[in-house]
Amino acid sequence: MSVASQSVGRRERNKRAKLDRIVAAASELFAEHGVDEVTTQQIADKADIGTGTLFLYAKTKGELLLLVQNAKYAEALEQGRADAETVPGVLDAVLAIVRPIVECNRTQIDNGRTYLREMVFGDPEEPRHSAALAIVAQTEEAIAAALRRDERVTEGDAATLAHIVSAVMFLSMATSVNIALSVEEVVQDIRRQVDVLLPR
Amino acid sequence: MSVASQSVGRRERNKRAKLDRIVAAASELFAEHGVDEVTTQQIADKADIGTGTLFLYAKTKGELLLLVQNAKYAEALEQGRADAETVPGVLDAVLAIVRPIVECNRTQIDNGRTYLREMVFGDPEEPRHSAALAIVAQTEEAIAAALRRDERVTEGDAATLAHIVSAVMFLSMATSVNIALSVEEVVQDIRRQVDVLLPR
DNA sequence: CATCATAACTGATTGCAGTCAGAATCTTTT
DNA sequence: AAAAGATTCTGACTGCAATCAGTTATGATG
Repeated sequence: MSVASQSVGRRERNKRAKLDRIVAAASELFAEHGVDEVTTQQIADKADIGTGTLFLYAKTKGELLLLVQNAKYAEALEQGRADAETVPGVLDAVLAIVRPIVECNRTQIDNGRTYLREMVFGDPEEPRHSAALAIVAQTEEAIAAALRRDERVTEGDAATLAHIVSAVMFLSMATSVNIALSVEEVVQDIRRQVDVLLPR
Repeated sequence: MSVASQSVGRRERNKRAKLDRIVAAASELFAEHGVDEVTTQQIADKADIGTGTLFLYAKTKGELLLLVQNAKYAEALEQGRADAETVPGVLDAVLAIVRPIVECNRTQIDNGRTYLREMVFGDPEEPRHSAALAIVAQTEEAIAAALRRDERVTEGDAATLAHIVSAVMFLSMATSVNIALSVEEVVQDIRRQVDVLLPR
């Protein structure tokens, strides 16, 4: 292999290019039509690959959604982490982390809810699923950090409380009861609950 | 119509009989093989009805599971409500309500998790879905009642706290991370969280 | 009882996610 | 540079949930 041309073989480069096309195709189609209205066939066609090839890159359609959304959620988390720094109160800091995630999740409500569904009920063996759970873990870590500002919250309780906040977030975003709620209303719903949770 | 024979027409009786056969068939097959391993065709065959007929009684396979499981969950709740009466401490009373539900849910873990999935992500228009949510509401009411024994818990907070406990329960039972956990371990996981939740 | 109207039933069919046996492409070896 | 070996690709195919146009059973009416 020529050192001048490329350090990785054609195979690797082809795979990479295909994955990029798949992500781009799925991303666009999901965003425009919603995950339920898009067929895997359409994605394969748009990415210019065979039907079967798609499933070499994502074992299920759900995995494909995780693949597309994980990056966006990670970004929302980063935003929230930054926002939380600039906010004084504990409750407000927690909500500063929560808000961008809710916003991201509700950009397209069907996709957002399906993403949450895959997260909890998807195949834990799959790498994109683990990646999603890793983001959740990071989110809880960020929330725990915010909670520790309150000196009444002990070291150990912070992690548990953060996990509870995470559960509350999940259900407020996921439940069909809240389908009609706006981003702000979902955030308020979460705020109301976190408020009761915090030491008084 | 002869008053002596029956107060409801043959139609109603036939429908009732069919629904009974469907529930019996689905119940047995789900319990034995798990919801994912059973086809709607098998259920229709066992209930001795046409393929299409099944979907007149339950719009989706998920609805069929709700139909079968709702009754069992209502029973578990009743059990827990009774148990909670006989237990002194607040935390223990809450867990007395939680335990039978977890037991019921884990009788067949795949079915239990799928049931939870349908509950949160299923079609809210469907009657069996509403029925499931009604049981959840009753569960939260029972938990709220237990929480109110603690005089530090205000009237309004009780309902919110109960809702949070419900969210914690849901995720502990549903998440793939906890798949390998026994009933007792799931209950302990919930206990640990509720403990942090209660006023200290 | 015969006729009509309506509700309930049915299985052949559809649409889609996901599979798999063989073809194509890339890499290594001689 | 040819052959052998390994990996990746592909679209025809499978299996299943769900549908729907046509059929049958029930109840109402004269």
